Amino acid sequence: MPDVSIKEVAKLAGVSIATVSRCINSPEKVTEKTRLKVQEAIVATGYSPNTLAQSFRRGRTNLVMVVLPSIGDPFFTAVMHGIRTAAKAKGYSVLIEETQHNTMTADEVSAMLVSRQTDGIILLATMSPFGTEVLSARSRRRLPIVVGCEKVSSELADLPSVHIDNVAAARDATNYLISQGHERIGMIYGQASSLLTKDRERGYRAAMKAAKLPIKEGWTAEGQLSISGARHATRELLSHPDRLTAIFCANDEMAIACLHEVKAAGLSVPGDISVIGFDDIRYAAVTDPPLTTISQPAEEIGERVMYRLCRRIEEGRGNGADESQIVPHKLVIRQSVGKPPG
Amino acid sequence: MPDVSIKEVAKLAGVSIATVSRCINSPEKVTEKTRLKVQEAIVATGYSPNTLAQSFRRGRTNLVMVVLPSIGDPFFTAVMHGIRTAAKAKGYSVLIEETQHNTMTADEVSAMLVSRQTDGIILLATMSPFGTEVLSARSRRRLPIVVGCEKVSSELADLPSVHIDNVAAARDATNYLISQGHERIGMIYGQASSLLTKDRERGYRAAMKAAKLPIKEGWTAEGQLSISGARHATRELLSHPDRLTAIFCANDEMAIACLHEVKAAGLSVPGDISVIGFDDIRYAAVTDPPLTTISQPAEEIGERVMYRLCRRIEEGRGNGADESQIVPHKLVIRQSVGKPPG
DNA sequence: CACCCTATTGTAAACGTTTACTCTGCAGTC
DNA sequence: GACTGCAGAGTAAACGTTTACAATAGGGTG
Repeated sequence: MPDVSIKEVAKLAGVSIATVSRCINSPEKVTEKTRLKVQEAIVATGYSPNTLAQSFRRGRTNLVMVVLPSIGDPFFTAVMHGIRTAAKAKGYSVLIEETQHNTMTADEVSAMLVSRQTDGIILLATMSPFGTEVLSARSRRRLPIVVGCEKVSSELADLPSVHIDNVAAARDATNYLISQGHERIGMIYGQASSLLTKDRERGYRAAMKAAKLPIKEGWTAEGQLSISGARHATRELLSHPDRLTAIFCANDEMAIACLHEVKAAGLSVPGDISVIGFDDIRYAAVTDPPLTTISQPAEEIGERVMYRLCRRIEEGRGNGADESQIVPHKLVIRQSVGKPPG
Repeated sequence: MPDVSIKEVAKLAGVSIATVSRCINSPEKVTEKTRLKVQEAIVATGYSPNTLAQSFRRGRTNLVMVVLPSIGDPFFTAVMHGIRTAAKAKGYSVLIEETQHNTMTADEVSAMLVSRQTDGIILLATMSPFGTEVLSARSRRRLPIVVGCEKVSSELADLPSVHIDNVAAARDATNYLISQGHERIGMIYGQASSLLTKDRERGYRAAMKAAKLPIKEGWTAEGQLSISGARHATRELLSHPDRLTAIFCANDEMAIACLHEVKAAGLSVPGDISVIGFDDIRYAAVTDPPLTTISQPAEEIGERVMYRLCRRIEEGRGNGADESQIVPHKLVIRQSVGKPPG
């Protein structure tokens, strides 16, 4: 059976193709009688509209693109879940593009924007610097963009975003360690290039400063948001002569690796060293010891971001200033943080 | 600047739109001189072809859909990575559809097939039973489908697939436990509905039988491939009067949860109970103790599956018999398996 | 020089929708 | 009964590309 188009339906129902189209897209413009006749013809022929033709004609694909560092990170997976829920509700499909933690080249983003395969873009990791070509392409097309999980960088200041207050959250994490009596607290941050990392580091530094605690050379290390990166970073920190008593990891993935490496060095958690993470991914509850961490409402962030994008698409607003939404984070206390030794 | 179409380019270059199209798609049919002229006009206007129109005209979207249980599972993430690598090389984008471990209803698949115009589908988790509507839709459209990670179910017997020998791999895992002296070996399987689960259970049973070891009532439990499911299952197994000395988990995610639950019960791994997993996800190396498991070449599976799909798409072969490819698995020995106590 | 062949370019149709505009006919109003 | 208004249906154009076919030009051959 070859593909059946709107023509066959029209012929069978004895109406024009315009009427068939109207029956589907604006039934209120059509008599009940014709509507039924056409409906019958549709099922009889097994017709379903050619999405390609529709997209072409309407200039809409109902496809949005999500750009994120790595789909492998359970945190982003959770955000994606929220995005998908909202997308399904609004009739969109989502295309995922991974930057693999590399700063995305302007060319790549540009290429993505230009092939107007998508109606909008969600940026779950702003990669600075955005090339100017990208910005001009964006304004030219008025392509709706919404940022999630991260504050928007200065070049994209007019974009709406949804995220927690990363600075405050990192401060909370650090303060919790301080409240337990820790003074020599190290940090494993993500990627030097990422805003998110910078905010979390800023929160950590702010908390230390407020408590009048020093941060000495070598108390922080880059863990690249990955397991292997964090293992290296942990070994570095452990070899520091100052003997840190606590480590704040910028995400749980790194915290899990950190936990492992600390124990592999023959130290106990939290007996000798306390470890605190960030994100509250699902594995955090089953590490040994279970991980104390900052929880973000990942799914909620995803849903909100998607809904905002939809609004922008529907309003036809490519850009234009819009406020950012801050969602609440919370400290989840498990067992990887204790009093410092001695 | 409004969207620039092929017409503007043609006008600027002083040629017809057909020539512009040819310059782009089949440069060999065009004089070097015109080609340059047109090329110049293209950059001058900032033209880029309207993908929607192209898709419509060519009847091709360069979009493939991947259907998998959950993108959150690091194993599937790894497979996706391979798929993506191949897709990028071949110029395709991928759309991910999650079944969330629910058996997908025929209606849903059907809707997916019919509505979103994709050039092909990769099934990373066959959901039986496939409804007949789906099969007929498939044959009607000659939609290329390739199966990955799992043997194809009987209704889809004519589909190509790429996977490890799950039965043999599960047998290897079980045999390894047996070789360490274990006799009371339990298993946490995934979902009763999944073929993959059945194959792994079959391998386990085969190995036990070959070793003349019994599998008593209550030595196996369903863990639903999730952390929470596996925690429940583990508690069940631990409460069994037979006092199992080893547990084989059908995937690493469940093994991680199992590890946690065993230790939470005050038992040691592998001192009291040995645990073996399946998949070798990246967290497996940093659990406590590091997880002994079966490793699958996830990325390779992904790449192969995608390349086969491409071949099918390019050949215009919607279906037709094709052999399945078996890729090798291997046992990765870490520290979660030891001798049985006593 | 006429003719033919080929390489290159142009013309126009086609893909399947949506939609602005036109037309028809019917009901309501005076 | 003629006119107005309007709802419902039809006609045809348009979206941006690709491509079959026609046309043209230019060079080689007789």
